[in-house]
Amino acid sequence: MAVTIRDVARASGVHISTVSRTFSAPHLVNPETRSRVLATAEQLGYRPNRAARALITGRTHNIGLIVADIANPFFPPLIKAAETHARRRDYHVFVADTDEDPIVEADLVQALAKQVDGILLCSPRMTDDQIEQLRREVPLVVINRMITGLPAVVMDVGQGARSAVRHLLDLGHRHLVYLSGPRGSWTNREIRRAAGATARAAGADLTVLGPHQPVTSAGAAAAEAVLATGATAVLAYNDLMAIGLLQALQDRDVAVPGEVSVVGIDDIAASVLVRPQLTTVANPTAAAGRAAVDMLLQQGDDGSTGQINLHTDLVIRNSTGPGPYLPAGATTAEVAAYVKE
Amino acid sequence: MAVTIRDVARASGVHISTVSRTFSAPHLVNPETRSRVLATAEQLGYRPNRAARALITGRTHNIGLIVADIANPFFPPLIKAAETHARRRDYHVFVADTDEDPIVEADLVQALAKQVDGILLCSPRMTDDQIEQLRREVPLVVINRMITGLPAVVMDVGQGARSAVRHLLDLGHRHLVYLSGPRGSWTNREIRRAAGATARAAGADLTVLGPHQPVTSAGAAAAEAVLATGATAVLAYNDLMAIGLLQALQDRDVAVPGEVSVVGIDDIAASVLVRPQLTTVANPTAAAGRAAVDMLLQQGDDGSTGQINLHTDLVIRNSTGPGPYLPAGATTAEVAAYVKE
DNA sequence: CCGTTGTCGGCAAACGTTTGCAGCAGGTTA
DNA sequence: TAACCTGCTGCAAACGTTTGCCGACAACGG
Repeated sequence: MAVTIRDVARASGVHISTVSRTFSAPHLVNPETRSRVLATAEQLGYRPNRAARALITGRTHNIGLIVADIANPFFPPLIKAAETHARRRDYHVFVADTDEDPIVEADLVQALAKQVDGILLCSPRMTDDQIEQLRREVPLVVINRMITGLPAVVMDVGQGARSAVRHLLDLGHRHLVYLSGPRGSWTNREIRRAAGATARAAGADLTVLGPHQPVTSAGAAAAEAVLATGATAVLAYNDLMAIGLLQALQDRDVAVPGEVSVVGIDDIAASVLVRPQLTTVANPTAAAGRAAVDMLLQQGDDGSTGQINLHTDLVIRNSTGPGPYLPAGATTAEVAAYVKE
Repeated sequence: MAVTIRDVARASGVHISTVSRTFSAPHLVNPETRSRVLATAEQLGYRPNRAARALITGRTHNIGLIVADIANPFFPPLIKAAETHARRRDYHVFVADTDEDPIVEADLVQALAKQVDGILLCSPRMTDDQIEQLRREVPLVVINRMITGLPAVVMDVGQGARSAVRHLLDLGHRHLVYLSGPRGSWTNREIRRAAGATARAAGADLTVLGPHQPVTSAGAAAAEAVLATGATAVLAYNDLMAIGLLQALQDRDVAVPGEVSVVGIDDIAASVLVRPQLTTVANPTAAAGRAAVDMLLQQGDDGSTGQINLHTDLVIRNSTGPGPYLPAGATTAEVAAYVKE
C-alpha cells in the first residue's frame, strides 16, 4: 500500500534504521548517505507514519483546543492563530466545542487526553478542582483563567475593565451597570471585581446584573433591567452582549451614547459594524493563542508552569459619551480631548 | 505508565486477545467473560491506545476539515456542526485554515493526508485538476463546489442568487450589480451565472465587479465603483462584502434601501446587527457540515460518490426596497406585500 | 458412543516506526 | 604497536493493538 521506511531502505541500499535516523536524527548519518536516502524518499513519495511514530515515542504531535463556542466570534481568531502556530512546529490541532457546558467540557478533555500531547483549555467553565484533577491525566494550559500552579495565558481583562470604568467616570458617569457573563467564568469575576473596585474608589455606583449567556439576545433581554436601574453607562461582559443591548436600546428610542453609554469587551469584528461603533476593550487573542501553544509545547521539556498576562487596550469609539455631569452640549470630540487630560 | 490491554488481561485472567475482542468485537466473547473484562478495564481506567489501533487497522478515526478562513463568520457554524457530528461517531476533527491561498490549501491536504481517514474540503480555491489529483491520495468530500465524479455537498447558491435577483426585479430594479467574490471560487461562478441569466431573462442589466476578497473592507472599497455604474441594486458574493458596502454607502450619505438596495449571501449572525438589517440568502451551513461528515464516513464503506444539493432561502430584511419603477412613496411594508403576489 | 457442529479463547504474527547496543573502519594518542 | 576514540551503520527489541488460525470443549444427532 503506502510506501514505508522499509521501501526507502531497500531502494537506497541501507538499513531501515538509517532511513529512520535520516528523518529523526539527521546529524547521526553521513551527509552523503543522508542525501541519497532523502532523494529516494522524495522520489518514492515517502511520508512517515505518525501513528507508528506516536506508538513508540509516546508523542502524538497533536494538541487539543477546547473552546466554549466556536460560533462566538471571540474564538476564531484565537483558534486560527493557535492552529497556524502549531503547524509551524509540526503539530496539528483538534478543535472542540463545549457549548458552554462544563460537563461536556470535562468529557472532551477525557476523550482527547490519550490522543494529544496536551490540551489548551480556553475560558473553561469547570471548577478549579475539576481542572486540577484533569491536569493529572494530560498536560494542560489554561487560557483566560488563573489557577495557582497551573500554566496559564490570560488577557488582563481586569486592567481592561479598569480602563473602561475610568473612561466612563471621566465622562462624568456616576451610576454604572455591569452586565455579568456566564456563571463559572473567571474572566467574568475579574471584570466584576475590577470594575466594582474602580467605581467604588471614585465614589460611583456599580450595579451588577446577571448572570447572562454571552450572546446578543441576552444583552437585548437585559435592556429593561438596565433602564430600570437608572444608570447612565453600561459595561458588558463581552461585545456580543453589548451589541445586543445597543440595539435593544435603539429599539426603545434610547439614544446611545446620548442617554446611555455602552462599553463592550473583546473588540470582535462586528463591533465596528454596528452604529454607533462600539467602545470596547481589545484583547490580543491571536497572541494568546500563540503563547499558549508555545507554553504547552515547552511544558513537556522542562516542568515550568509560567503564567502570562497579556495587555489589553481600551478602544474608544462612538458608543460612549458624556454623562450627566458634563455640559449637555459637549460633543464627543470635545469629550475625547477632555479624556486625554 | 498508562494502563494497557495487557494489564487488563492480567488482572482479569484472560489473554490480551480476549480483552481486545471485548472492545472491538464484543459478540465474539462470552457475555460473562465480557462483563468481567469490562469491569476490570473500568476499574483500572483503561483507554484503548488509538495510535496502536490506527497502526494495525489503518484507520485513524480522525478527519480533516480545511476551510478558507476560520475568522470568516460563515465557517464557524459549519465547523461546529461537523465537529459535533463527527464526535458522535467517534471521530475527531482537525481544523485548518488556508488564508484563502490555494497553495497553502494543497500543502495542508498533503500534510493531513496520512493522518486522517478523509478530508472535508470546504470552498476550495484550487483548480478541479488539483483536487482530483489529491483525491488519489486521500478520501475527499468537497463542500460548496461541484466536480463531476467527486462526492460533494453544496448549498444551492444558484437558486439563492435567482431568488435574490428576482426579488430585486420584482421591486422594480432594472440595473443590478454583482460584487464578485474571490478568484477560484466555484460558488462565485455559480452566483454570477445564475444572477446574470435571471437578470437577462427579465431584460435587466447586470454589471459584474470584481474579483474581491470576501471581506468587509473589499465591499467598502467597491462602493465608488458601484455608484459609478448607476445601478440601483447590488448582490454581493457574501454578507461580509454586503455589510462593508452598506456602511460605505451610508458614509457617503447614499440611502439604503432608498437609493440603492443591497443583498448579501450567507446570513451570518452579523447581518441582523447592522442597520438596515441585511436582506440575504440563508445557507444551511450546519446541515452541510453534518452531511459532509456522513458522506465521508460512508465513502469508506461503499465507493459511493453522491452529491448533495441543499436548499437555500432568501431572507428579506430591510436593505432592499423599491426600485425606480415603483411609486417613490411606497413603504417597505407595501413592497413586501407586493412581493408576495 | 462416535462424529459433527459451534462457541470461545489462546497463540503469534503482523502494523511502521524508534532507539540502545554493538560492530567496524579509520584516525589519534601514548 | 597497542589502546582508545569518533563517526557511521546494522541489528533487534520494543510500542499497544488487531486478527487469522487452531485447539479445547460442550452439545447434539444418529
